[in-house]
Amino acid sequence: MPELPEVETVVRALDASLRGRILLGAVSLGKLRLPLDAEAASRRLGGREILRVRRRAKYILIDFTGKGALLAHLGMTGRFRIDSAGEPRHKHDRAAFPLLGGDELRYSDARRFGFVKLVELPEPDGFPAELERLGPEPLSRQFSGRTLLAGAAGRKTPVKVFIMDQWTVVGVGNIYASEALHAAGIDPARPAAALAPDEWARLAAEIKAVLRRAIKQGGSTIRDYQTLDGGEGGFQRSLRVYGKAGGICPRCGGSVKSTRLGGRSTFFCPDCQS
DNA sequence: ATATTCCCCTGGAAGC
DNA sequence: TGCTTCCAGGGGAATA
Repeated sequence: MPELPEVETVVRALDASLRGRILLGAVSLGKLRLPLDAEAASRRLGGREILRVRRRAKYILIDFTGKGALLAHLGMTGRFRIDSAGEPRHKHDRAAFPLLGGDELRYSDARRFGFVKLVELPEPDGFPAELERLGPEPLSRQFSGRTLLAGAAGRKTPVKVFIMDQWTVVGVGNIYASEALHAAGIDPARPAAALAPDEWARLAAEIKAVLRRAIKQGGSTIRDYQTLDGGEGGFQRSLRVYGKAGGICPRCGGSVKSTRLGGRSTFFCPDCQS
């Protein structure tokens, strides 16, 4: 379940491996959430050099010379690998991109919630139209307690649902929302509009802190997430409440509970989150 | 307008 | 052993 730290980890590895390489074409190997027009992608990007790989929210952008780019989202089970072209394809490989020199960039996705598609950028460093309406990056200066406070006015949706909304702030998924709210000592079910300014400041700071720590550990592997080389992240060992219903709260010794908010399982400690 | 529910899809775990 | 049921959840669409 890739959230921002997992996507960031994948992006850094992809950038290191792909920068400077020449894409030869694109092959679609199965249906995804959005279709890959392999013929158009091959025409548009074949023979072009990969300039860099970058991230916006949980999206991955592979930039080429010119304004054509590949936009990808890992959904729940998406993975990139770089295999030698002769290696047999994996059962869940959904797209393949042969590279000059014999390797092949492969996108694999058991549950097909993700996608890779061809997009056009308005300018070489810009973002495609479908990413225009996203909220601020949580690790940027544009994101702070004040951002959250302003957006929460009049919102009675639970604070956890609110911070997972990509309009509020991007990249915070189910795992890190629970973790950040626990670290900030805030009950995830409270209506967003009910939080005080100092609580928003604390929450914004904890969102940044938990995401930064998770990036340092290469993300969290709960069940599906893999790094580019097939390895696991390390932050799952540092999780304090996510997936720990019935366990002991590391802050206050209380008992971690689980509930559902916005259709998602939510973990919190009723004794120190209020 | 916001809030809630449902759906996409598959594999793994749990229950019987 | 093998079958059924439940669950994971990003994101968008449909519904209230």
